[in-house]
Amino acid sequence: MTVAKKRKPPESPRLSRDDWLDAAFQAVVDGGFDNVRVLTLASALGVTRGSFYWHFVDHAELVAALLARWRERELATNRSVEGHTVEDPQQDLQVVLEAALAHGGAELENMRFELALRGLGRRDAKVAKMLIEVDQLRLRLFEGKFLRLTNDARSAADLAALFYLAIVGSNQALSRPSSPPQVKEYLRSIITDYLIRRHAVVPTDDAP
Amino acid sequence: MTVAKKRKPPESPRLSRDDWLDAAFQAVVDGGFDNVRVLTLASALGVTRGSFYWHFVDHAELVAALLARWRERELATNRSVEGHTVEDPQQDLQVVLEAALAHGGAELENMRFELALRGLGRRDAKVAKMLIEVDQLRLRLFEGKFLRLTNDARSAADLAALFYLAIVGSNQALSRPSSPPQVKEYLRSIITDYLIRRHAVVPTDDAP
DNA sequence: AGGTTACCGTACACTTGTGTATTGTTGTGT
DNA sequence: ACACAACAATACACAAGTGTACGGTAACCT
Repeated sequence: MTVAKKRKPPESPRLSRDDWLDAAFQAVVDGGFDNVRVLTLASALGVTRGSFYWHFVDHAELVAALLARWRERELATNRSVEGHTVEDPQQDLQVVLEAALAHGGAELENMRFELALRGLGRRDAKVAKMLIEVDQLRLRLFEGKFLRLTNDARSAADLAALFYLAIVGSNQALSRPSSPPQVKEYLRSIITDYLIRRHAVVPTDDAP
Repeated sequence: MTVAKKRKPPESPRLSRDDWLDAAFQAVVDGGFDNVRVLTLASALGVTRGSFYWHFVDHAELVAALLARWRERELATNRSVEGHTVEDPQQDLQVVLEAALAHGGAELENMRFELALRGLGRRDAKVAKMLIEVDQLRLRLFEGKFLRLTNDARSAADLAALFYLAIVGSNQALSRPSSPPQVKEYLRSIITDYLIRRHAVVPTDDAP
């Protein structure tokens, strides 16, 4: 069997720094950043706070590390999405829109984390700055995809902003928690109907 | 001079229940619902907590009253907007979109309050329900206005949802706090360009 | 085998928050 | 003028949270 030199089994007796970060992430997901408290995390992890202050000097350091981890992952997925481009521009756009509209499972947690993050960004300038950074990255991504469809820079920028903001909004409004994501399905249909069918004056050469 | 029978001067020596609600509103605006603390409000109002517990039995009652007041006002403005309809359908839509995109002054505070409210709604089912109630009211309003333009129910519903969600999203993403509202101006331009100019197959009879 | 190192528990000091009880103070009607 | 109600201060009890110091235990290296 594999030697498992360093920690990786999720139910290890001793905890790692990442275990605390995971717990903090979960706390943010279902209660916002004001819900990440050392005591709560400790009891959720089955240890006392003595452990925490060995891994982190501070409560602030925990939050900072959590933010940094989120940013890194976000930048990474952005780069990764920019990597594989589907040849069909229409399908290429669909892929990225679908990814942005994803809801269930881990994506739900990521969505809730991001919403909590935006809440924090309203109180913390550095967080706000970080959010703008990734928002603009994603917007550029959208723009690029739309540009392959319309071939008009102005239209692409407009449509990208419109749909990106609508997707962000759909995470916020009109969506009951833990119910079939009606609003997202709705947006999905708008995307296919309005965009692909009506607007696309795309120089496609493989349409049926 | 006016007799000022009952309290109204903002710098009255004694406080009213509404003064506490106003202070709580302000606390929510610049710190979220976790920021409304009796001690903080008291010192902001220049009194001690002894006053608070005369006006409210509880911290919970304060929050509940604040929510109720917001809901009432929201329903009222909705009714009021539905009241005056401009004859020109295009201008009629513009008016309500402009109102939704308003940003400066008191509208900024209302926006921030609503965002905090949505944060609370993620933890409190009753708040979530209330938010869906007013979201749907506003959506219907949008739908009605769009319907006067397109005369197509499906299109009107789609456009209303798309733009409403985009507006909600624009309160959240890509907007630095306390800077010229670039994103909103952007959305505004999209509205005029895309909607009014391109989509409108409106049966207008008074166009120049 | 024994000693470090890594991790965790425990106990204490401190801060900030709520809520209650009780005692002032001030305004207003008659 | 003075009584009573409306409002506010003070003092206390309590809970929950952070941070620190230190003592205990388990894993691993040699």
